[in-house]
Amino acid sequence: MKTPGDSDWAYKPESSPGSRQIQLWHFILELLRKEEYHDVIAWQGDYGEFVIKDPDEVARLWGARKCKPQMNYDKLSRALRYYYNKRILHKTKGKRFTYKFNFNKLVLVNYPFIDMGSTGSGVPQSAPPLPSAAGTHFRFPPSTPSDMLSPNEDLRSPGGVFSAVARRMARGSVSDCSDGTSVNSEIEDGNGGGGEERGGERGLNGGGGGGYRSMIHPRLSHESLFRMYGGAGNPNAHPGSRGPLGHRVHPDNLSPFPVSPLPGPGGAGLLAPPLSPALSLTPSSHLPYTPSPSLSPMLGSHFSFNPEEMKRYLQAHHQSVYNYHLSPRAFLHYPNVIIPQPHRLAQDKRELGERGGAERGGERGGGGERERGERSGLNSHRHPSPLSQSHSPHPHSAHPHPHSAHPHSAHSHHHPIHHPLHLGEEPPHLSPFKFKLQPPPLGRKQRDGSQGHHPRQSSLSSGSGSLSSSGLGSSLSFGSDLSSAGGSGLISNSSSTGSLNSTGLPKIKVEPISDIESEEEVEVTDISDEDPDDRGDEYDLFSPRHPGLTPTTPTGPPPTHTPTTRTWMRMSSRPPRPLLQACCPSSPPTPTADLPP
DNA sequence: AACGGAAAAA
DNA sequence: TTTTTCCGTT
Repeated sequence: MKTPGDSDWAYKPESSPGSRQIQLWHFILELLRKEEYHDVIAWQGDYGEFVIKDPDEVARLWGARKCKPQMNYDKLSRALRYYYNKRILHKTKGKRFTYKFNFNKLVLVNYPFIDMGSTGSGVPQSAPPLPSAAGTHFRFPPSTPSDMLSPNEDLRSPGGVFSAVARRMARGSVSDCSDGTSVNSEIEDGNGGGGEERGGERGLNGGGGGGYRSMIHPRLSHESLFRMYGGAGNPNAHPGSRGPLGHRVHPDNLSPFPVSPLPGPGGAGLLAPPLSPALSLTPSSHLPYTPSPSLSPMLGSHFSFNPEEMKRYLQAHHQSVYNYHLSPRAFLHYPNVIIPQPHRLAQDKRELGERGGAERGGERGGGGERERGERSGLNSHRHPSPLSQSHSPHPHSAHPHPHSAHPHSAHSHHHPIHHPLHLGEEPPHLSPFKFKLQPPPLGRKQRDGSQGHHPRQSSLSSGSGSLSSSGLGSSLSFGSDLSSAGGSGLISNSSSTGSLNSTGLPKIKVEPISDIESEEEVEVTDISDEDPDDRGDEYDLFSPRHPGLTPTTPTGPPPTHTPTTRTWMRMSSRPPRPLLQACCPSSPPTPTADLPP
């Protein structure tokens, strides 16, 4: 029995089974936020919609991160498909390699603020949802007309819902597959280009102010927030300076979403009070109070969180804030969350140019090698580090390049190079509490009993678990709403970390509200029958309905597509690509370079 | 290309 | 639990 307070599973510390390391969707988000990977994967289309421009590459990266060299898009996509039921993502039908995050439910548990920072480079509208705080609650801006369709937009939550996405992923999320050597995943930092090493670039923000939009989670206390944001930590984080060491010390960086909408009109003006602290997120730990004005108000005013919990949490995390495993379904509704300010930028620019398909010429045919050249050009053209830029007062000031703007992009290859940075250590902190809820989608007809059995031969046996704890993660969670009727839905959590059984989870499961389904294209794949709980949540928080805001969404996201066709998939196993093999097997050979030729 | 069952792996 | 792997189907 679990009383309603214990969301057992909601808690899973890292040790728990469920909390393994990084989750795919998190990883995707991470890639999306980095410009370096924009050639590979980028936001496009409606909010939350992204297209995998280079499936093969994405798979490779993912495989690298998980130490699964055999990863390919087919497999990766299978994993993505599992998210459908969890509602973390949907497939955008009709567009190849295009999926859409359901930020609707995505909530950031730990850090509910959303910020996006990355350069503003072009962020398509699809980028991340920005919080618009028009009123009290913050929601994501309407995305597309279709979203607006949602019938039930109101969240049922009485108080209001707040859903935000948290940001920040560890940049260095790289874990280490191997033991000590870090293999860097490819994603490490993003910088890309400009520098060669991205060692410490974390510079998050320095300045402040950039335009992040942030939200605060109701549960967070000021302190916690400050800590998070505050950063005290990196004094040196200069944008440009990449320290040779240090690397990854900090964590968070920006939101998962790469986009930064804000650059708009007044630059930071919109969010005038965006929290500066947010920018600096260094987890350094204690930061004195330096709450930015903006924050303070909010914090103080509305949330009631238990300090103790927070403390525990903080302790656990220490500074690191990341926890990668978020739970897919957790979410909380936050009754009164106020946003610091303003309204979002109404329409950012919706240029989305999308690169159409011409981008990469298709070189990857599969068989050959894929060398990813560097895309340094992209970044290099300017920003020293993405991170930092965001914080800067006007990061992107001049560069509007949406996506396609890159000159070289057209040229061809620009694969990101992954630089060596090893992230070194990852603080293994676990999080004492995570709010994770994830009701199993099951229920479906599944298992009938007889039928399927595929005795497949087991082929490999990898064996070794290299999981160790990685620890980072942010905790975002997608949730279905659990507001139980009262809206109180938070997750209480207690502490049973080890046990989570799903058997009972009535706690959070929520409801049957009416579900609408959702989005235009999204059909629900399953939820029809049995899972009451699932279905209800399809709403997009970010969706629409914003009176004040204009949804200028033109609806159509243009041409997002362009998938170059690639053929390989399926079991083809990967052709000759030794790329990252260094991972798991304890062979940490080239630490630096990511891909050993 | 995408879907999803199933079993296995981690 | 989530992800990986394999594979038949659409």
